[in-house]
Amino acid sequence: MQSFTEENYLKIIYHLSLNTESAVQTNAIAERIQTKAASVTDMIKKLADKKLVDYKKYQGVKLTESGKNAAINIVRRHRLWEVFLVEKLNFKWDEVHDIAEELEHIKSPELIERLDEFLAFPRNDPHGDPIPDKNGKLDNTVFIKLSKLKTGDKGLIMGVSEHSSVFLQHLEKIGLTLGKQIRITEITDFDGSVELSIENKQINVSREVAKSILIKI
Amino acid sequence: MQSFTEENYLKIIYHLSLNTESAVQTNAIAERIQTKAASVTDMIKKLADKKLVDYKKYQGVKLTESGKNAAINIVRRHRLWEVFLVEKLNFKWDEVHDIAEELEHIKSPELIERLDEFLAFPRNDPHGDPIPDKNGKLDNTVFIKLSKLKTGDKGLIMGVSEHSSVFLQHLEKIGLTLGKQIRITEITDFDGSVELSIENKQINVSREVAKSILIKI
DNA sequence: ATATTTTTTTAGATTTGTCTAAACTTATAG
DNA sequence: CTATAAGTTTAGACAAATCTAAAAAAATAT
Ligand SMILES: [Mn+2]
Ligand SMILES: [Mn+2]
Ligand SMILES: [Mn+2]
Ligand SMILES: [Mn+2]
Repeated sequence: MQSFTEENYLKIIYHLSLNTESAVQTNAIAERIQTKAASVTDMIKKLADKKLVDYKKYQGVKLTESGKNAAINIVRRHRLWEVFLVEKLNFKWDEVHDIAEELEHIKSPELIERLDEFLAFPRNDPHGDPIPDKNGKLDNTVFIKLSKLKTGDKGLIMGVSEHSSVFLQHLEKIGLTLGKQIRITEITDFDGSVELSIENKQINVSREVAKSILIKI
Repeated sequence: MQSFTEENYLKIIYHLSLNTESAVQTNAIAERIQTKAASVTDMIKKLADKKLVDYKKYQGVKLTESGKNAAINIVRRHRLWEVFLVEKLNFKWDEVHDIAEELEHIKSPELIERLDEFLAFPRNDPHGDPIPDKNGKLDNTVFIKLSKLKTGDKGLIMGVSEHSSVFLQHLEKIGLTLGKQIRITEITDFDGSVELSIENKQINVSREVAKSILIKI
């Protein structure tokens, strides 16, 4: 069984691994986990001792099979708790992350299986991210960034790739929430901002924002 | 804000205070928290620095007003989570304590208020213990031990004062669960065991067990 | 190819919570 | 009242997770 802290490292390493084939760098972990590189090196050694990561000095880390399983399990717990908070306790999608950050460390397999059942086996969390099943299996459908669409394209909003409160509140405010249908009406040349129609309204989103919205065509 | 560990000490001290007017002893805390007296002394000093307990060397501790508030808050969280686990996730009353022991430390006042609402503001936990309200107010109705009743007395089972899994499973098995009506039919002289009728069945419980069952006449 | 910059690791210190062994205080028994 | 026992505290050590400062390795630029 891993400590709180070890679990946090495993999860961060897992998320950083998704963006790249190569090993995850010490500094990248340090930045994400809000700590110093020296501390990361210490923890990496510990995880390597426990065979949760493969580590060669100065070469970064990769999760082992068992490290990856552990990480996916934490992700599963995090996302299930987020669903609970939104669906059952009526939190908004921008309010749940920090609480789930704590709840994800509760150690009880039984608890998670029952929570999953209570929530009717949800496939996605409130931000559209897929929830790994009990065996760690993950729906790996990849969606397209809104910023990649062309004028005239239609699609459904399936998720967001940025989870900050300000960003999510902004989307809520302009009506860009999960499941809504959109159609691109224009893409401004000079700044790449996107004009789109959604529920018979015309709205404009910056390229910056468009990059973090995930669409299924 | 207190650490996990500090919270555990506060809660234990609170529970031990309930049985006595005088100060809580170091060894009593050590036994309950599964640690050594020396460790308790260290922690007591820390809690005293934070003005959560009053402490004079060799004289034991008492919670201050603010320590008591903190403790009651932890008890509130523990009992609300126990209700959640039993009512919503279908755990049995003997399975929830350890999980609630972890959940009680999640720090989010908003979470607890919403959980309370989601559960429809329960007054008692699955073991019959009262749940403090948001302001720390606690229903302090005291019930009578089954072992104090006389032949012919009738009453309702309102709670248990022992929470171990074996004990609760035993009660479940012989049908002595919360809310049931009982009537004492005989008290055996030599061992103090109690014979009672419940739902038209006659059962016999040892004096030991009878001491831990709480009754409203 | 060498110099400079960036990244990573080590060494040594700190904080939190724990422990053992020894010293000290309080309670109890004769 | 004194001796012994029981309970508590101190001193010193240790493991986990962190930090700063300095050293070492790798990447990059000229
Ligand atoms: Mn999240
Ligand atoms: Mn999420
Ligand atoms: Mn409990
Ligand atoms: Mn309880």
